[in-house]
Amino acid sequence: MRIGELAARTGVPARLLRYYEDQELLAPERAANGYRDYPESFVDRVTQIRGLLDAGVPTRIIGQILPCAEAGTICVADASPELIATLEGHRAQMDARIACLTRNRDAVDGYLRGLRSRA
Amino acid sequence: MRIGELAARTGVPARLLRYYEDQELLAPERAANGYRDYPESFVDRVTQIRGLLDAGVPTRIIGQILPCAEAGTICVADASPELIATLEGHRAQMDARIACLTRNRDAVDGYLRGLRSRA
DNA sequence: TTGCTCCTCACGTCACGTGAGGTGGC
DNA sequence: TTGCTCCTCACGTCACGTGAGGTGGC
Repeated sequence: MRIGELAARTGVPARLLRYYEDQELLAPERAANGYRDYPESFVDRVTQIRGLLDAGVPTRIIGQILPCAEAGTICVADASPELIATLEGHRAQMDARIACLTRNRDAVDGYLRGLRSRA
Repeated sequence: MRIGELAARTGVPARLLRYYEDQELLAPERAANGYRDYPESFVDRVTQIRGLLDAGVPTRIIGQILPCAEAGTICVADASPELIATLEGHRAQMDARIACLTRNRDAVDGYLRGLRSRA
């Protein structure tokens, strides 16, 4: 599919799809006219990338995680202790973020209830 | 307290405390020597700011939310319908982010389990 | 004086947003 | 031709990180 369809199906702007390609997270084929051509599987891949970015994982690390995901969590070759430590750090950060987000969603909820009760 | 103590107690780098001041989210007093002087209450305030930023709320909106928080969710004066709509949008985004983060934490967990089982 | 903290520029970075100007295909 | 999508620069933005160079207080 072309970039517009992938953007529509993932909700990720075309500009970002090009950016992720720059960061070497995506490598679509090119049609004769130069248009990017994405396989079906990139819908999931882009969703994966977005999720990890939202989790605060930088593109550099995502590039190291994605090959594992592709292989279905069978990933041995380049599992340096540094990468493992980095991932454990990110997982801990994600736990903290989830807790923090939950608290703040409830807080924003509180503001909204306060605002509405006076409206 | 001075900036170093506030940084230590909140875990937020001094550089960011100055940045939040630039963005008009904090307005500490100044001592005679020019050093910033923060009241106790700023520990909670900074935690609040960090939480909202982590939630994806931009500083501009946080500046509009904080007065509500200070007043203890009694906030009427400047509750424009636009702000309410913006906050409702952010709350929805936070819900989505929490779900997304949870999925990805579990995914990273899966990678780590996969890596460790081969180590 | 030494060593610590604080100060103000000010430039770099990372994940974006937003045009400008041009091309390809129904 | 019109209208849509695609392309490549390329500059702007927002929340930061990271020094440079200097000052204040025990």
